[in-house]
Amino acid sequence: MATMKQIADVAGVSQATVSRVINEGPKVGYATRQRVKDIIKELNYRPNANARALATSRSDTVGVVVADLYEPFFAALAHGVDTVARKNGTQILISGGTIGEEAERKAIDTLLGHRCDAMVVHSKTLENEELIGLANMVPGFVLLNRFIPEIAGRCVWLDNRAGGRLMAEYMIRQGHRKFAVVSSGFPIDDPIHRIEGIRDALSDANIELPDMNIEHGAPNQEGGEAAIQNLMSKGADFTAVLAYNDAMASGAMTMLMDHDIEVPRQVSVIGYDDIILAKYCRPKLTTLRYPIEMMASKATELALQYAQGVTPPVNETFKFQPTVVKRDSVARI
Amino acid sequence: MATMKQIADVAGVSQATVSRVINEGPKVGYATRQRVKDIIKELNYRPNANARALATSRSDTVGVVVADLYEPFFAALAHGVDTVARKNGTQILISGGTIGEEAERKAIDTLLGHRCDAMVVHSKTLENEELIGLANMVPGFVLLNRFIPEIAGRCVWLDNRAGGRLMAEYMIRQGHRKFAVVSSGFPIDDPIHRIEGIRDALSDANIELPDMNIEHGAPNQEGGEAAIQNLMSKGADFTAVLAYNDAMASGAMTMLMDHDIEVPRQVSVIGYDDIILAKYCRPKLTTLRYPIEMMASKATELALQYAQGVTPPVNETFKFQPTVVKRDSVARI
DNA sequence: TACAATAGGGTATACGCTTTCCCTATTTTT
DNA sequence: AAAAATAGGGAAAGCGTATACCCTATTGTA
Repeated sequence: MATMKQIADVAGVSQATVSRVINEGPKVGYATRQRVKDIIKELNYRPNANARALATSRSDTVGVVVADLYEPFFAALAHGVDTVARKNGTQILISGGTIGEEAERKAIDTLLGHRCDAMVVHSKTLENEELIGLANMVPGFVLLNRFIPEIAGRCVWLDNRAGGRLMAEYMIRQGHRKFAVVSSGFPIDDPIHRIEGIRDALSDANIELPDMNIEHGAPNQEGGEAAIQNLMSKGADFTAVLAYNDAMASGAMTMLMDHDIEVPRQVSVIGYDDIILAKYCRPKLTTLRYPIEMMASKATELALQYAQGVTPPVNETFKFQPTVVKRDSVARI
Repeated sequence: MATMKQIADVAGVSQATVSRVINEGPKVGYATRQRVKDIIKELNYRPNANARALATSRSDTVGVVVADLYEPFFAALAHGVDTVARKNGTQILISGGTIGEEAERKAIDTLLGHRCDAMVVHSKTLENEELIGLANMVPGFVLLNRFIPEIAGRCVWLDNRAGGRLMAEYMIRQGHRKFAVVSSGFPIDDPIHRIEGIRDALSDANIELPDMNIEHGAPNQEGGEAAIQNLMSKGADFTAVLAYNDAMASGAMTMLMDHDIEVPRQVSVIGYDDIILAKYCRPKLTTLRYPIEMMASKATELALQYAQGVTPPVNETFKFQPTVVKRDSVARI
């Protein structure tokens, strides 16, 4: 591919002039500018982004750390970042892999190596301390779906405890009194917070939640199916299932219906996340909306601002609230 | 962030030595190597990928052009690329946006600017000519979901005509004789090829497909719903619906059921793509599997090989075949 | 013992760009 | 008409790496 020097030679100008043309800089006459532009077109020249990044120490890329693009949740996240990034004329660099300390560290390292101006990081397993260190090192570092008090201004997160409360309260309002919880067995905070919220609501309403009615499993459809199977084997008694996410909820519904239990007439099910499948499964899933795309966009805006040295009002906080999306998987009892 | 020079100064060695340590090069004694490594850890040094790319003219990134990460189809594509890229120690750089000539050109341009070693490009609207030019310019350029004879070795694609035939033949084998087609109105080749395949199968079986029974719409759930509505308004007579993709199929099923038409007892529906929702909707969708993730992985492997100057056997071709995935939305009649 | 070979490391240049400083006409101001 | 300002552009110094080439001890060989 052509270089700036070649363009300059052909145009009979200096490299500096070509650079000025490309960056819409001053000090170039109209005629020269046009000539250079023509030659650039003709030679199909594309400025080398790496060289430019080196010279300016800005890369015009925002890095994203996600666990797994295949999951709609992360795809929505990436999409939210992409939308804002594109609007600002920057590219996104995706790094990630499976959940896990070493994998997350490596993903972040890669983005550091690329000197991304901004970084939107979804990290569940790294220690607070390490993330604080990173935030202090990289101006444009923003955490998504996690709250660390010391770097509150860099955290865009969902109030999971409120979410847990919300889903339980909604079910209570529908007349339910016998609950089962289908939670995730992954060693991260989210399921814990959600269950805390559920317990808050239940104890406010003087409803008991037997330990036996809580099942942990993989946060996917199979996990949801297995959880229901376990509950039924144990002879658990419930009319409402609170699931950790939509995939588990869908699995739960499937397994209930396979046992000839009608959803929602006999047992109601509520999910969490409102990923795309919630609209597609039957019955359509009532769930909590996790506005991940909006949050990812917000995080990206924030990261880009920080990267430019702009500091948003200190006491602004970026906590988002889940909301109930009513569809067809919950019935009044 | 620290630079190589700083590491060298602290360690009391030359920059070259640090470089050798980092790249596991020769000519460094054991003791020195260890000392440098320690200092690198201590100072939290990360080699600047941009500088490295500039010096080596290899970027260790594979670029991906997709239309919209939010669609599960593209998410699966990105995932397929990511899997292979990660295995090769490279990052993926995602570029894209909406479908459209200018957007696609711009996305590719960006990747060119970053000097991605390999590029996996999903382009539907650019002209053959332009893509051929790009392929000749960039060794690691591979097209996904498109076939251009002149650069056959760079194309990984699905036989859409065979797919159309397949879905029609399957329905015919189930005893169906009255068909409706719910196709996409987007100005790309895929829907055309699929309909060609459908016509092939139908004419082989001496079945007529009235023009009136073909509807075009947006390739999403709403488009599918609208298409069915239109068909019913026109009083079209059919027992089998062949949809352009799963989202349209799902919309079609919803609308049929809203009209108290049982699926599949009264009308059977078949989709295309086998994206995740096919498993989640009710009844579970019978569809054609579009092995996009596998194809994306293949494309990435290919792109990386080409980028390294390896040329696969010339006469190898990368045409993939869709297959029928039987679930619950088609009934024998 | 004299010599070549090798291990271990330094020097310096190139990669493609941006940007600061400098220079020369030309135009504007006084 | 002389001085000052400005427009238009060039030269060169980095940015942080990789690497080809050079140099010096030490070891191995005849």
